[in-house]
Amino acid sequence: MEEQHSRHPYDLDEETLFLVSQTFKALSDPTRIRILNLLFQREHSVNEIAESLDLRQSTVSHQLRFLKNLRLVKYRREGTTLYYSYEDEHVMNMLKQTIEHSSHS
Amino acid sequence: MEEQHSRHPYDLDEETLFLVSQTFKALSDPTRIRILNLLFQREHSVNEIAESLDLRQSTVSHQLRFLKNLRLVKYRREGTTLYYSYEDEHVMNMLKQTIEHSSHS
DNA sequence: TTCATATATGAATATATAAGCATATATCGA
DNA sequence: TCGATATATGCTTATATATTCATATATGAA
Repeated sequence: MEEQHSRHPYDLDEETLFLVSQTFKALSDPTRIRILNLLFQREHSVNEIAESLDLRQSTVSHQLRFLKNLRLVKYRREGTTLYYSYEDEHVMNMLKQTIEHSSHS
Repeated sequence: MEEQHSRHPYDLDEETLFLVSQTFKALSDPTRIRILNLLFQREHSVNEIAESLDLRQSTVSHQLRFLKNLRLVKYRREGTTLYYSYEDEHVMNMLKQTIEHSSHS
């Protein structure tokens, strides 16, 4: 049986809470931020990301999976190479705004 | 001596990266989201928050300290009671947008 | 089919962090 | 000063998570 939480009328339901927290969690890690920031410019392959940011291939791949699960990025295949690009405009706008908000403060 | 990272021209500097990640980290925890969501309405004392959200007083106090350090909340004192309210409009707008974006999807 | 390259994945580990308990501190009134 | 109430803090523990290594999988070319 599911545990019952009787929430305050102004409290959020569990599903919304989960979605919101996951979205912000995606943007809370420096490595993921750097990856998404790179994707502002243009699509990049996994290796390009790893080289540009000086990260291991497996690290990049793990983080891309995380972002893919949240539909924040997508990819297209060309031979053995996967080109990743961002998929969620709303989230990317938040990221851009917050970077600007933070960099000249 | 500080370690030198030579970053890609499109990469973010360390200070910005830290600020951005901290900001989103604040919004990545369900408890902190619920607290901030409550503060949309009006200021609340620590105990009011704890009761409304069915959380321990120490839990609320710990999280408020976190939010206070990032200047996302402020408080005013009235006797022994501290009334907390939000302080950062930009962050609260992001939160509100993302909640709306997530709740009817 | 075999090789080379690009990417993904599983397991292990180190670190970060949220929550809880117990207790300290602060303010006010008597 | 003492008691009551509100909040903060230190410590501990359980859990989550980022990274790494080693290896698996997938694609295309020879």
